[in-house]
Amino acid sequence: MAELSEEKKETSKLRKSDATRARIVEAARERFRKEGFERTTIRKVAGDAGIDPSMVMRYFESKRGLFDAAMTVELRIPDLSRHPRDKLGEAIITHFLKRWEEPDADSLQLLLRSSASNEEAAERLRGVFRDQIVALVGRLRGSEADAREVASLIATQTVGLAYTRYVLKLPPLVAMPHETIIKVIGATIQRYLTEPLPKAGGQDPSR
Amino acid sequence: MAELSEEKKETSKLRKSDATRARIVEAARERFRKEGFERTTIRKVAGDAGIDPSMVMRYFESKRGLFDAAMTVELRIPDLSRHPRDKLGEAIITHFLKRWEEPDADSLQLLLRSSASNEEAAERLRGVFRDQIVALVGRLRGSEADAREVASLIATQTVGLAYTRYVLKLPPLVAMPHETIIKVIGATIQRYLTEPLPKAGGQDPSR
DNA sequence: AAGATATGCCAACAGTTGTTGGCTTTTATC
DNA sequence: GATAAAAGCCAACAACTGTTGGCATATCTT
Repeated sequence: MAELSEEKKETSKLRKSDATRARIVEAARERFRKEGFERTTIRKVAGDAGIDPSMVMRYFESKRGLFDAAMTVELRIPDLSRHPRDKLGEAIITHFLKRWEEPDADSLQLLLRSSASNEEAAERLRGVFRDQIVALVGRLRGSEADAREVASLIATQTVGLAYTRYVLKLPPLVAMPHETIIKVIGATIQRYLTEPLPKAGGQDPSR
Repeated sequence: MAELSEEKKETSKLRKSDATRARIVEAARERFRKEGFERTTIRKVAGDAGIDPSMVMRYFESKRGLFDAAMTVELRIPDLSRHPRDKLGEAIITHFLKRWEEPDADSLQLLLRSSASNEEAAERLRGVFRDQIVALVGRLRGSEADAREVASLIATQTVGLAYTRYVLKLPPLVAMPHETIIKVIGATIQRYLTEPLPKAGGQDPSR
């Protein structure tokens, strides 16, 4: 007879419910992305996933818990340490376009859209900036000095491109070929990355 | 005895209710901006304006009608025809910062935030781009050629700055002095405005 | 096979929402 | 002052929401 084997709990077996759980998260991500937090209802998500609304509650505790589970973002920034230093801007925008047009860019859209009206989402997006973009800039410049400022300038340009092209869908931008975007905006990123920051604090700059 | 005078209808008298109407719109704008469309309730707006919820319905017909009335945006772009042509980028960003930090920048914030999850707001923002930014670029460049493309590139940078600094409130950007922003981002706008667009369509640019 | 545990559905509660109709009070018109 | 219209409030409806408890089935453990 086998004796008690409680230590096996840690080994993560593939539970049957994991599939359902994944189905719910996927359905939730799509709903949240397309319709926002408030207009997404647990009943609709449950319907999409083909199960009962009460199951969503059991798995994720609350609507907010489901939202948290749906928002997980990885920029998947590649290793750029061997790239020619004068082509980093283009490389970053190239990766950016690729990442945003992958089939699973849903989570990026979800986070960006939600951050406009949901403080929790905004905080998470600030976390992505802090942990992934600032870190990248520090690596590329080989120094922590001004990394936050330079990274935030790069963020204005990349977030702006994401918003206008993928959220707002401004027609001229949607139609603009990768080649043009990479050249023009790549040059901007390159400049932010390598040009020294003008130090503020001279005489009154206005007039 | 005075006879029937129906033709006076056209002269717009100052009705007493206009004040109330204005108070409602103002309250609605603030609520919509801070809490978004769904989380804003007619009862709360009416409470802020100090009247009964049913009055809101009588004045604006529906919640969507109230939302429409609250969203009205004027960029108030000044006349730049006499500015030195090599300082237009800085001038645009200078005006941009001033406009976004005015007390009545509420409507800008409202429109930008709402456009993330509300298709009607997004369409209105695209209208602002079409009617005000493209027009500005056409004027400054003295030609309609490429105006839409150039304007859309400028939009990526300005919308991005607005979003990261005023919506997302990325700390390094919030702390960044006007002087620095004007110099660094002004140079980008200047470049988009004056540099010729690279024409796409050469050999395959990837690899 | 028996028991326990996980997975599922059904039905309902309690609160909030946009919206409406009817009633009173103020204001304007004759 | 009488009359009509405008401006206001109150109370309620009907729909929808997140959430919960109870009960059935399936799956795993022993």
